[in-house]
Amino acid sequence: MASTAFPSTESLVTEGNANISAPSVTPAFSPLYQQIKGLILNSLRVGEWKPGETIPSEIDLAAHFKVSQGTVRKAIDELAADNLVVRRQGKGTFVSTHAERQVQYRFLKLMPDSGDLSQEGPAQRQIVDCRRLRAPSDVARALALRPGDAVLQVKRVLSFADKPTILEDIWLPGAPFKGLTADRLRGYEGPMYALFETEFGVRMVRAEEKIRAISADHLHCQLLRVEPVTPLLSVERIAFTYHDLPMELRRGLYVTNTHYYRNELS
Amino acid sequence: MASTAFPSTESLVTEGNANISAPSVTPAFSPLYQQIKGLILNSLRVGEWKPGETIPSEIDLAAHFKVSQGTVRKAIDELAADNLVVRRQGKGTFVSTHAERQVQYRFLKLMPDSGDLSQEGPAQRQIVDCRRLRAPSDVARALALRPGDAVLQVKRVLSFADKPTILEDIWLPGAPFKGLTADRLRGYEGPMYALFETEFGVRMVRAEEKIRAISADHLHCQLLRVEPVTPLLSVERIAFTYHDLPMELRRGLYVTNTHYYRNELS
DNA sequence: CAGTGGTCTAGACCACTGG
DNA sequence: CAGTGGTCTAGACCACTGC
Repeated sequence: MASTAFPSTESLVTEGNANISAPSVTPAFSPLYQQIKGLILNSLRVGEWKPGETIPSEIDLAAHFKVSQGTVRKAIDELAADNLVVRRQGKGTFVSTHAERQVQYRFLKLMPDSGDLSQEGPAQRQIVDCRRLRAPSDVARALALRPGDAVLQVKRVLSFADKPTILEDIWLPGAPFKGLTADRLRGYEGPMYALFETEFGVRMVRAEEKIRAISADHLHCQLLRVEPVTPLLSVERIAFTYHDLPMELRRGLYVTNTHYYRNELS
Repeated sequence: MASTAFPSTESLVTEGNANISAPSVTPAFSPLYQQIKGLILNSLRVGEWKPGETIPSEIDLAAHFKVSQGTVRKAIDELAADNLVVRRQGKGTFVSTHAERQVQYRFLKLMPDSGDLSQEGPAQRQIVDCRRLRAPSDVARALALRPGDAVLQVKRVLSFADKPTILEDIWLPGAPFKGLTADRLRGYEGPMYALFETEFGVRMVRAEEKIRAISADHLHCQLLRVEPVTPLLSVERIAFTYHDLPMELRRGLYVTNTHYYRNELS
């Protein structure tokens, strides 16, 4: 019995849009492969398969859902397009993770002018501050909390080749990140998002950034060791887990003398 | 005979990787649908079908290439994912264009703080300068020209609600844009990239942007009506046509008091 | 070698568009 | 209604991985 690690089938609407005298608006027709995708997504959210692990093979999933392999293939194709899952021919389909060398800095678009990939060696990290407090109203709004709810604030500086380059002010909801401390952060090798995955079961899946140019104030100058009124790139990120739940507000300030924010349009 | 508007079949390698005692490196196996994609891409580049027009139906293409519908479907799926083509159920598959209301500002990521889509009404455009000259070395490098080759330089200011917000310095290769003048630009309603398509047969397909924060100098202050040393977002874009040919270097300066550059990560 | 994802086919049927 | 893209199936075979 392949009863382990399989999502419950729930209700698959197999019949094509069985609208007997269509009742009202929005027939809400959803193709089979979308429903399958939804079910797999649920399993991912619930943590049925952990980041880095393989999910069942297409054939197994097809058998379990009682659909053809082509249909689950299309479902998985979309999950792969969303970067929720990674396909590897001959090996299987893996829950994607921030903990791999390849995609270390998946969400960091800052590049050195020299153009080298994956930065000039790993960044040096310095935790400036890490404290629990009550959410200011703007933070609460961004994280879909009530003002006054417990949040965690982390301030840190990232340096490349001993040059302070990024100053980050990170806000996390208190509940999911209970037990996160400065020491915990300092003791962990690798990307912060990887720690979130392994230690707190929180997967960052998607993010939105709002970018502006601002002038460095006194505090920024100290921490980033730049002259007063140096223009800085202000990058405000909201990162989401599954289900579009906001799980992080990150306000970053980038020094862009020797680095730039890279973006691709299509 | 469906001989019009069909790409020549050229050589389709149907046999699966017929490597008799593999000769050297890189078998260069390429699936059928990739080859089909390449052929359709050629037709697009050559202009066999113009932006906004439909391409032949999947069935017709399948018949012409002597493959199954599913195979051309997969080819077209990728073209659609690359935004080179747009599928519309029941109508057909269309060569994508910058001239449609929906995607007017496909490459402009600046959003008003108010969050409203498609900006607060259309932008007011003011051509500050438009001249032909010989390519400086940095421009030549970006456009894959030789230094001294003819280029066109356009300077313009975009305003939203009468507030100057974007200052752009646009460099175009002289040859493909022969006949482009300030008056031509001023007389055209709609996005500049739409004009490029209809008047010069140049389709911008993809772009890369490098973003930094800089301080406004005197000229910037005049044109954008901001105080000296106001921090500005510097956006250097290289836009490509088919075949990854660079066709535009655009240096933009954005005022980010009431607007922000929006990006999505996944 | 068995097991995985990847390609290709042929055919049936559905949903949407427009005349 | 005919024609388009969209879904789903079943089956064959290929390419890659690891034992």
